[in-house]
Amino acid sequence: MPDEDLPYDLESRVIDDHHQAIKLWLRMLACATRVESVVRNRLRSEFATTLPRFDLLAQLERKPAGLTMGELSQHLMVTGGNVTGVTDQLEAEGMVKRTPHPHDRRAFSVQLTPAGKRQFRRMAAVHEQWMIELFAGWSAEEKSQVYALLAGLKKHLGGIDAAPAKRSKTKKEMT
Amino acid sequence: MPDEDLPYDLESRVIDDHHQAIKLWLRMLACATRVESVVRNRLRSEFATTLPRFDLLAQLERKPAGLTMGELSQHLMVTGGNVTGVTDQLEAEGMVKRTPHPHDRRAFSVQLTPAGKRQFRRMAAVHEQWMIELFAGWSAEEKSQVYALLAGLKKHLGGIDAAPAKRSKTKKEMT
DNA sequence: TATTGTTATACTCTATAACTATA
DNA sequence: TATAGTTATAGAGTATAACAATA
Repeated sequence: MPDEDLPYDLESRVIDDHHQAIKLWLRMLACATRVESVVRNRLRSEFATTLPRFDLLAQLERKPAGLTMGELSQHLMVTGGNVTGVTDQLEAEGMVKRTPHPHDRRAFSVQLTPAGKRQFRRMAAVHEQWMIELFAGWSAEEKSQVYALLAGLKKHLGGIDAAPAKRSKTKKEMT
Repeated sequence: MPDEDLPYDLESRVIDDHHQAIKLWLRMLACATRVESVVRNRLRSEFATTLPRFDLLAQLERKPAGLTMGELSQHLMVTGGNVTGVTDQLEAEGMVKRTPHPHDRRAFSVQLTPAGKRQFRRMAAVHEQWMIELFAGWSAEEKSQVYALLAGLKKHLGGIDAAPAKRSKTKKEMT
């Protein structure tokens, strides 16, 4: 329900004397959550699937040779238990299959089935149209501009620890 | 654990022939999820609280006269049941209080307690430092630039329905 | 012993729907 | 009858930890 309209939104959580960075973040978050929420809703209503499942398929589509559960865990940035669950669902739907790993009998190579590949490509095409629609608020030039700016932010964020930076623990201290 | 490093990340889910909008979205999502995850982790480890609780306090801080549960629900863009739960927690912690609404005996006016106000201000000050740290990848000018660009995107997104736009339902049809 | 993957469990976040008490 | 708030339930999404099989 709070999805249908945005009379108020996350950005309204600004405090009175707000710093530039906070304002920027709240606006960015409002946009990102809105886009993500639209995508989740549409994946559910149009394709009866979820974002994690879609993401896992996208990973496999790029690697026809398949990926192990551990590799999927790394790429998707979630823990192994989750990958098992999502893979179970997709396997039950006939979208992916676990095949024995050639060199390691503990591991699997997870691959798209032909049906899974077809279905993913259908979804990816529609997904791309959604993206075009959602970002139509920006011209091609503006999109490039933000894309370039985000590269810098992303690089910076990569160097930030989830723990506060007060006296940042060095890797050596973390033994 | 996948929080600690980003060797791979959401952006790696790009498909081979990717449109500009998709690339942009994946990069934006990677940044937004990273920032949000850092904030959630730090709120938990530093203040033993969560983002929804922090957001609710932020709403109340701006309205010393208090807000009803329904108003909180609108501002926070979540359903009523959630607001009840979060408010229950904060009330148990002594951060907020429900007082009878002057004109409607069904409703409450939720307000910060003095202790809640002090604690929130402490958290807000630290939160602002986190934002400054996280967005230090951009100069003040770049921040302004993105902030302005996001205004346009946000406005555009406000007009987009969560349901696919194929043949967009008009409000009249939604009777 | 270390690693791959699974299982079991739990917690956060959110939505829906039935319910109550007022209005 | 409609509205404010609560309760109960469900499901997505994620993490942790104990475990089995294999390396």
